[in-house]
Amino acid sequence: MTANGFHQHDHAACIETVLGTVEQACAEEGLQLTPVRRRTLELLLAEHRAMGAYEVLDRLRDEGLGSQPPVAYRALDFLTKHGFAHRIERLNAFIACAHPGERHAPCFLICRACNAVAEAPGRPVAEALRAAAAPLGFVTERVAIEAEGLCPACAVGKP
Amino acid sequence: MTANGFHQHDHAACIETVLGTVEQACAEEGLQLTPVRRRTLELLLAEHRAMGAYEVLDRLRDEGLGSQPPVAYRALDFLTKHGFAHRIERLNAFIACAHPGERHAPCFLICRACNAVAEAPGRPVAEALRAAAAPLGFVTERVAIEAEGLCPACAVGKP
DNA sequence: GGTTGATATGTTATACTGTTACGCTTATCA
DNA sequence: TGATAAGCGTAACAGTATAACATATCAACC
Ligand SMILES: [Zn+2]
Ligand SMILES: [Zn+2]
Ligand SMILES: [Zn+2]
Ligand SMILES: [Zn+2]
Repeated sequence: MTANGFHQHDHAACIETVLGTVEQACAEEGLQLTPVRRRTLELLLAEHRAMGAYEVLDRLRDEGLGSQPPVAYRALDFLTKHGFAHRIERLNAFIACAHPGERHAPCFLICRACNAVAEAPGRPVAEALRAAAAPLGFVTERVAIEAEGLCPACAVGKP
Repeated sequence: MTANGFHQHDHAACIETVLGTVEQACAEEGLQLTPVRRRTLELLLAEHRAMGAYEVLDRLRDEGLGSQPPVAYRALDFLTKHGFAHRIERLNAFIACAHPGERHAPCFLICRACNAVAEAPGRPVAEALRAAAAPLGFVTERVAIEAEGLCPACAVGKP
């Protein structure tokens, strides 16, 4: 998928592509994409922005798929653990991965005006971070790289 | 200050240096380093790790400096707003700035074993992030760059 | 002196985010 | 088929953060 959350694109196709990739990955790795997990992923995929766990839970509850926080957190844990979703630390919220399957160091751009979130190529940034950490003797295991600002649409004419 | 939280150093001097710098900065910029704010900074400075707002609040309460959450959050907001402390998004916690006064793009190394947090030179990382964001038309305003792993002390012999 | 406005603090209540614990059901596999 | 593991339902609770409003302090001004 080359689309990103900041630009117009065939979003239905965008969703289908990701869902198909995730289904295939689950089949290959023997992971159970249960109804709750699948629906949670669909909810995240529906919009290119991060959703809070309780926002997800509200939707799941409306659909009779679970009513208590652990239901949502378990599904989100599953998705993030296997790289099908990411947690945005700055927002305490979650977003569907735009490139499931590809091994990638995620790096997120958060629009403070419209709340859209896009993934940017993060490899060079993560490498720079590792390089900055190494001289201190720090062994980097995971990175969280997030930028806050304005997406192209919101940047025009806004302060 | 060249000391970082991962290595032995004269910590008393380390605290004094930062406090002095912050006092001077406040005097120059007309900022009020009130008792609550000053004490909050001292609490953060006491350890090279991030403290939660409620942990700060507990200490303040013990000392009769405030008993309700907003007291701690206001002090922490003041400190972070003016660059005297930083928020660690991944931990929902706060740490004293190791280089107050210097304009720097912070970049944090979090030890998952001992909870120590060190600042690493973040300029190259922030630049890499901006460079990754620009092609998408994103206007970067703030960055949060955090690495989780093991500090030198905890890395020896631990899995 | 008294008024005004700006800044900081005190306090209550509430909203939002996340986890523990326990019991039940379902999938998996020998 | 029976054992084991994985997933789900639910209740209770723990941790993080803010809204809203009252009070205090202090300097500038009349
Ligand atoms: Zn899309
Ligand atoms: Zn936007
Ligand atoms: Zn020190
Ligand atoms: Zn450590």
